[in-house]
Amino acid sequence: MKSNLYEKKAQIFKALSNPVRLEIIDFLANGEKCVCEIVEKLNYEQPHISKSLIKLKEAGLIKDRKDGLNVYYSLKICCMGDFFNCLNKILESDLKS
Amino acid sequence: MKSNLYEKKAQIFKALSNPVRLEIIDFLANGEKCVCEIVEKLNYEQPHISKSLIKLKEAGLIKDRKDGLNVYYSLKICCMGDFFNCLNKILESDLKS
DNA sequence: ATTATATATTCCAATTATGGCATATATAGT
DNA sequence: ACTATATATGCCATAATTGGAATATATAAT
Repeated sequence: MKSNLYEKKAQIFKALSNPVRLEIIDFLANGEKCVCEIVEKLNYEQPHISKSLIKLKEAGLIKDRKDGLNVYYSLKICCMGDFFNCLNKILESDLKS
Repeated sequence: MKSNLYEKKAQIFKALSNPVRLEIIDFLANGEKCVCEIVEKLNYEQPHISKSLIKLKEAGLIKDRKDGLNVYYSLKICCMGDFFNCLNKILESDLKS
């Protein structure tokens, strides 16, 4: 169904449409991190970070791995680099115009 | 400011986080269209389309050009193709897993 | 078994998005 | 000037998102 595809795409963009979640993705670009590391790095309550991670995971952007008490999250997307390079181009061209 | 950059990026993603707006972008990929063409193509009220277009424009994703009574909108981003190819990869890998 | 620690879930108030409807504005033609 | 047409704006009810605070769950260590 075509409309479903647009819905699915919209969901991905929605997951990315929040500064905290974008910052998480940026941090995960350095490699797999556990929730506590992300909480420590960003300045938000742990429940908020947890919810953000779950939203990113539901969108298919990150994956998790449990190890003892810790849950490690990492990027699931190979092309995230291109993705964000494009975004930077948009932002640059926006500043010029 | 770093936080501002995340905010700005989030705004772009927010503009893309809606099926109607994604469908508009898809349609504009075929080239410049006036509002009336977009209204005709998609099945939404004209005011809603107008508001969607303005949101996309504010995010810096499309631009407009006035000609008589008509306003023509077109994609402002060169790398939209890569952008959406990446998205499709995400969706495919999501279906597999 | 008890305690400590990491993460997830629930609940909530405040804000923001959605999309329809009515209306306003702007331009073109007569 | 008047009318028609294209687009934008304002208003509104409903729904979704945000992020904090409290609490629950799960695992590890003693």
